[in-house]
Amino acid sequence: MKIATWNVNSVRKRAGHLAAWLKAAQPDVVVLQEIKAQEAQFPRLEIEATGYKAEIVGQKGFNGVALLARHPVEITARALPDGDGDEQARYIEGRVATPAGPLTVGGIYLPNGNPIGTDKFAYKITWMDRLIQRTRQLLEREEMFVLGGDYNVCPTELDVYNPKAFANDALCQPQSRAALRTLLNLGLTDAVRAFDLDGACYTFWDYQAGAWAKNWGLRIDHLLLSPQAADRLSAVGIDKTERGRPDASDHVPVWCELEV
DNA sequence: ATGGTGGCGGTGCCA
Repeated sequence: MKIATWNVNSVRKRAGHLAAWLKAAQPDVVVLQEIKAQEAQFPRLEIEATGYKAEIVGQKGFNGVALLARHPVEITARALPDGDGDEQARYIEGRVATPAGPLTVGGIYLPNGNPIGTDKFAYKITWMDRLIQRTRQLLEREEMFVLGGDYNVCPTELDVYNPKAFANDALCQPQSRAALRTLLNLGLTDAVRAFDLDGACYTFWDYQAGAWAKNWGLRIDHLLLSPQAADRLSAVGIDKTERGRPDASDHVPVWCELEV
């Protein structure tokens, strides 16, 4: 099973790139972030022609997530628990069958949280608490799951091209990193770090200031695996070449393979 | 360099 995550920065602008990448990469399940579309605006014909069924949690203009799969999927959640009126489309979760038992895949678009010291940052931390709560529920099943997405958190200084420049950024705040560590310390495995302990495995390069050409990147897109999934982890990759294409998203796909 | 780039929607907001 190949599981992937990709923040596409508008699925309508990136439908051609996405369809080509699906054909080339052949993932089994993909979670998308920042589709910036309502469900009716999703380019369903173009994407589903590649052999994938798309499940959408849409929103007008901003945010929006989707789960694509070439196997039957049971959607198990379209939001995190305790939303309390939260209308932002940032979570989708589905369950697929595998020879090794059910696999749950969660798609996450974690709030950016900038600027710090505002209600946007408070919303980010609250959202992370809700993700931790959902993760505790999933862990009780003692099954395979993968929580993939744009976490908008650089786990350590190693994940930032210039840590000093990001000292006051929400993506690098001690509070953001502590919440991510709390999530990991529940027993999850960061798939990229399971294979590369000290490399600069960036997944995002800003559009501004020629960041891609200068490799001014961040590692903010992650695949976090339950113990049952981590036991079957056989490969991990970051499809950096996607960032070099004309009209690219500012994020690239991250994927892992589970031996099932 | 109080900029820079990109998407949405049709104006500033968000990243």
